[in-house]
Amino acid sequence: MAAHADPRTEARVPLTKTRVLSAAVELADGGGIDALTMRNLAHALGVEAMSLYYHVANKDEVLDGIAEAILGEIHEVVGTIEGPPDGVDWKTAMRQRILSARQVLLRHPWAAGVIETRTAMSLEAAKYFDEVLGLFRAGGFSYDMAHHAMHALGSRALGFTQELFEPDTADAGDEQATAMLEQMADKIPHIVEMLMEVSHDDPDSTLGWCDDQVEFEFGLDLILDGLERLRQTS
Amino acid sequence: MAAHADPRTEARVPLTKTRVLSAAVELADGGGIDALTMRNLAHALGVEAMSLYYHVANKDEVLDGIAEAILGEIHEVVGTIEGPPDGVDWKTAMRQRILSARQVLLRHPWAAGVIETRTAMSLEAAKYFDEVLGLFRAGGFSYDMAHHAMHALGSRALGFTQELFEPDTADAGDEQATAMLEQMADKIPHIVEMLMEVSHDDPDSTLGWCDDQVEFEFGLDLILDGLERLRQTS
DNA sequence: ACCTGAACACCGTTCAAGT
DNA sequence: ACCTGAACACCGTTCAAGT
Repeated sequence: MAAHADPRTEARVPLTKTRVLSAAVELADGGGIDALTMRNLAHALGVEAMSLYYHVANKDEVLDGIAEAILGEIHEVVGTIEGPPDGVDWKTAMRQRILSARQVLLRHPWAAGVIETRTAMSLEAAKYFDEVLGLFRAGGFSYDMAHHAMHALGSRALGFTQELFEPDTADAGDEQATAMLEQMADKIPHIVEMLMEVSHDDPDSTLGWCDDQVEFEFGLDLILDGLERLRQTS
Repeated sequence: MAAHADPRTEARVPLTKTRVLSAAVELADGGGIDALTMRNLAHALGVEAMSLYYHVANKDEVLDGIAEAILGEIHEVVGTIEGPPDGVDWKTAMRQRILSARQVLLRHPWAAGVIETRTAMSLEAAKYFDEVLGLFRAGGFSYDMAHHAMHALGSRALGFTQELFEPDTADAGDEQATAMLEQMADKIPHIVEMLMEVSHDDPDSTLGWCDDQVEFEFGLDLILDGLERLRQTS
């Protein structure tokens, strides 16, 4: 048995689709999604690129696979953490679930982008959304209402949002940045004034001061509160 | 002057960055973003691929450029349609603005995806968001609150949402689809029941019955109503 | 100043061939 | 059954050269 676990022989276990996919996830975790090429993936597995095609139809199947893997991870984490959803407090259960999913996605920064590009819903995704739907139902939503609710949440249901632009990380005290801002004041007056206000209130702050987690929760709560209100009046 | 407009001579006008970018937009409109390769783009302009690099640093600059072009189009459309935002009814003004932006993006289906991938905020984007910010301010929001509001809207501010999965277009009457659904009932019970309910209420409906526009407006209104409530109590 | 041909270093993928 | 070498049709991009 010790021999069986010998790393030298272990390195020779034949490829399987699962092994290919785990290696793909590892590769993306390590070097971003651009590092995930068929040739890199093969190299990481100590094999020639063409060997992959024996276990996987094409790269799209790899992407489907790693998306599903992450959704599976979410599913697992959420299943562990969550208490019984038989209580009527759907909102805190939902909140906890979504924030847990978010933690998983933060560990795999590439995953949100990949999940977005998959058009077909995988089984893992279906299972996740089924549970979300169940949570809404347990909270007293009709299927119709719950359906709208899922759309309203959109990718927030999985814990991520479209961050449209990376805020500049320029220091608010930075004179050059401040000067540039003042120069733009005629074209984007409100943004400039907003940033000036921030740097005035808190001179040590950064010009791009957005806290992703805070903003995510703000938006999430806004939606969940809105849904709760609709539920009560329906 | 007629000679100046002659199409034969017109076809010989030298390249400019603007011409390159318009051709790029046209190419993406016609064949999707995958059709936009440097070689295709050059061919559409009747030129060799390498000539492009005289007017444009690299492909990223092309992508930046066409994203900005669409944002400019949005900016233009929104500027025309909108009445003076000096009224206190920020909500309907915002709603109208965002739905107008959405119309532009629906005409350029590839644009949302490209805009997402641009990390730096272009001037056109800044101008658009500045006006959104101005609308919030006119409605009585503090900069801090307006900032949260923009994050809460996310990509909805520009009129699009992450559609995570394309719903199946299977007919609800389709026996095969229904049978498959029943088979899945143990794994995704709520989704199955929801779909069954839909097909029962409306036998002619499609299994993937989501109306994107309706769902977009539902989510948008949920957020805008929530923001209005916060404004009143702050 | 503006455009090009040849070439490089990459992709994903096919196919016939090896063990 | 599993893996590979050579090759194909694509990418974006560089660089020296043409007009």
